[in-house]
Amino acid sequence: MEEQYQPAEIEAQAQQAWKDNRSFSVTADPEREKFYCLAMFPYPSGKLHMGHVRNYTITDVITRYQRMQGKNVLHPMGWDAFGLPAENAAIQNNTAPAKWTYSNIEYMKQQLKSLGFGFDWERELATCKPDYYKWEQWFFTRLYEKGLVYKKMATVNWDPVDQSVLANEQVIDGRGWRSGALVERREIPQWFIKITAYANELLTSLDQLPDWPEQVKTMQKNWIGKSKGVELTFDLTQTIAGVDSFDVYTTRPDTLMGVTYVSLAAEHPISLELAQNNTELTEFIQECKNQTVNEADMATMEKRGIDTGLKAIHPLNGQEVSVWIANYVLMDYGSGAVMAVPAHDQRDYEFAKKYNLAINQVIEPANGESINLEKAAFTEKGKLVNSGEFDGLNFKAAFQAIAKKLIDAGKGEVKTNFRLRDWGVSRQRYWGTPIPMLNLPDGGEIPVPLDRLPVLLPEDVEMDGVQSPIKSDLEWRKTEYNGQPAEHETDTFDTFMQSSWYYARYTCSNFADGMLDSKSANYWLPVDQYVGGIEHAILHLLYARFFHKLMRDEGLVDSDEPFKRLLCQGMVLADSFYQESSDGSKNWFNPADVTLERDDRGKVVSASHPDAGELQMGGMTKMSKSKNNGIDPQHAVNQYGADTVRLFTMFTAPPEQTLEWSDSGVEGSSRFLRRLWKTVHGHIQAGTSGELTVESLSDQQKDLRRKTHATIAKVSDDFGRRQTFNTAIAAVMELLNDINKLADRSTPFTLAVEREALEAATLLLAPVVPHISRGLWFELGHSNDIIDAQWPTVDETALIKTSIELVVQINGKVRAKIEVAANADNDSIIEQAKNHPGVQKFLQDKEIKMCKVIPGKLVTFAVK
RNA sequence: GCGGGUGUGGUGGAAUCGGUAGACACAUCAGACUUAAAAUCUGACGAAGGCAACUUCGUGGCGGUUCAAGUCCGCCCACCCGCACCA
Repeated sequence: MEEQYQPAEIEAQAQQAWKDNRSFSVTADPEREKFYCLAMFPYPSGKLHMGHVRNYTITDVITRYQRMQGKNVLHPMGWDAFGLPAENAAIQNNTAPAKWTYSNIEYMKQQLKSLGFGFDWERELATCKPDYYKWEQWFFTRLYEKGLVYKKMATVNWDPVDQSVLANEQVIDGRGWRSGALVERREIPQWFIKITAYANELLTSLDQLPDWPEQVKTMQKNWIGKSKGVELTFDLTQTIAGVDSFDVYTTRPDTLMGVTYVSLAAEHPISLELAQNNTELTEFIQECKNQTVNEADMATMEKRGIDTGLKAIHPLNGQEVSVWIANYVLMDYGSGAVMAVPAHDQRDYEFAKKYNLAINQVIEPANGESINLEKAAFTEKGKLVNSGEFDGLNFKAAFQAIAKKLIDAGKGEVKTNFRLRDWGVSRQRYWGTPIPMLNLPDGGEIPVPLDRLPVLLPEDVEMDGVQSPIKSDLEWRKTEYNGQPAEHETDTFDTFMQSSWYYARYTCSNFADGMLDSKSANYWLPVDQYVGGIEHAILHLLYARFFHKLMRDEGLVDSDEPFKRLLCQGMVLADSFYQESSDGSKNWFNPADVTLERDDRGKVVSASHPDAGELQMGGMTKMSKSKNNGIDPQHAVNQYGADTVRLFTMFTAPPEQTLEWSDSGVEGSSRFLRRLWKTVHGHIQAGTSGELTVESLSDQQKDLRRKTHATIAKVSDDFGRRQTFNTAIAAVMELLNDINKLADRSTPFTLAVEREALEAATLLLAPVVPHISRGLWFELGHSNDIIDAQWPTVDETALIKTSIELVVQINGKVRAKIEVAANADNDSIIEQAKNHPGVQKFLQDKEIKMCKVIPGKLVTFAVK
């Protein structure tokens, strides 16, 4: 055995062996228990970043752990290859998006291999390949035939200079990122998928997911936003746009008697009609229509409105209320009109204060407390007042009574509403899946039949930065249908479409006869463990759940949900450093080039750069180009080896929290692996181990055996149930510390105890640091690769203790520690505690009010 | 604004079901080895007081429940993530 740990050599050997043996290629085998472990696939942006390394290390650890449990484990990898960055890079580098994407894939694939991840590369897929998107196109045509997709006008960001549609990300402070022109809103026809038809199931089946983080389920619930309310009708005192009434939806019908005005959305038909002969209204509506489409900005912007002069009749008390148009009313939610109760809704309250509208209290706190409507609205539920016949009712009774009265009068109905909107999937961009529809000269459209799929996206194109090449190429769209001329749709799909079903395609990546090979799909699905960033908690995960249900209803899969267990990993952060220029702009320096100064306590006090001198510290922030604090994983792998990088990312923080990169932390991980290597080397040098006979162990040897088996138990639980890899690794570190402290190498018999401990440590670490573990496993005399070794089992008898330590608490404070026999009864334990001098001191002249033994933990006294 | 989360030594973090706060590391300091440095090994390491034994305080802030609170409850503060065309 080499005396020194040589990561480069060991890692190259291991990776070559896994490749040669196709170690991670798997096939469906109904005889064996399967485990499908999946990481969110990467966008091929150019090179791996630390977030990828963290993500795939987590799935690789789980994959290897489950494999050592004897399961048939699928761990695939592929590329989310369509998207905006390829177009931007293509313009910048004067290349085609396809070429740029494929070369990124090649490079990143090599990087993934150098980290030793056990992927089944034979199932690799890229979403930009026709054999993938063909089936996405087919599936869309199926949804069309089932009535689950439709076309409607929808708003986009329009850059009037570049004459192109912009993504929200490309709008900066209301201007196009390239042209700098003020962005306009524009209505264009777009395709939608009816996710709202599945809203209720998407909500209720969250209950089938006990192994999803509670926070993600809560976020999805709130996003779907089911509410029970009343839709009611306000009659107008005049007819306008051919109508003499409009509907509003409210979840608080109990406040109905407090309505003092109503508001319409700018796009409401009544608003549009009024605008035709009122310039003031037209201008206001135009302003509203040009404001942001982004919900966060919408919520924080100044609330404004304009009185239309129209009057509506309150459906219960018959009074006239004024009709306003307000910039915060959404046409897409409910009916595009809201009733306003300033006394009991904060937004209405602020609006009413601003425009001097009446604020009428109709709810008072149920507990009789007084409220101050001069300061803020009272938005909690309570008891009705000033509401005539409904006075004194609570929320529930008032809801029922008022709803009944409206229903009886033919003025309303109880209705369930969802916040969730249908999914707009049209994008006016090139690098995406062409939408498989044919536009007919008469204005209608029909889906492209299966035998003409895929609708191919041309890859050899030039990007001019403005128009999509398939939009500017008038020839591309030309086709025919039944001998009549027709045109291909030139919009492409939202890239979320591809990421909504890739997990299922991995089960049969090369299947040519359909979207999915149901036999494979139903063997492997659902995914047993899915891992990815928390930023996907809502959109991607909701769309994928939706797609799974669509595929189920198409008969392609049996299950209801795609991902059984979910882990959302945290971001990777690094220190950031900058110098401020005279114009106030910041010049950022990469942490790899920065030297730190510390004070006596080790606290960092200053930072400097060899050329630039003293730097300002920008703190720990997300690794990003803008702050130049990205750490190149490849550099770290080259310097320390893949195992060290993997160990560091798993040890330094629990997977769900942010991970702070630290060079000295990486050094520490490397040091641990060297110590492990050295210990095994020393053990082997000491000679051949004998047979382990439990009966003749010394106390010290028993302690080491107990530690070995306690560690096996702890690590198994941390990997399998808790998924706290950091504490698992800490436990093995403790074991190695104990080995170095307690092991006795004097006889073959005592060597056997050390060997058991070292083999356990090697096996327990194998999922995290597979290369060094493989090397050590062979050195310890095994002939099979450790990837197929069996996970160690706990010898319960090794855990038994004859005496245990208990803590003695008095009034909650620790006052002593006592050693008691493991089988001692409570009375004798209390007696022993009372006799302890450190305890007596605190019991003297005191009355014992309570005394209790918490088995295995402590004895507690309450005294006065 | 709305929804979700996080906050513990100089630092990353541990404490799994209300029961010993600070495991395991990093940094720092001291010692050993060395001509020297690196590497390695050993030890100290929350704060205050004390020669010491030990005592008091201490988990973002304020209050509460309990024999006992980092953990439960209420209010508040700071930071992070998402908000439907970034992926």
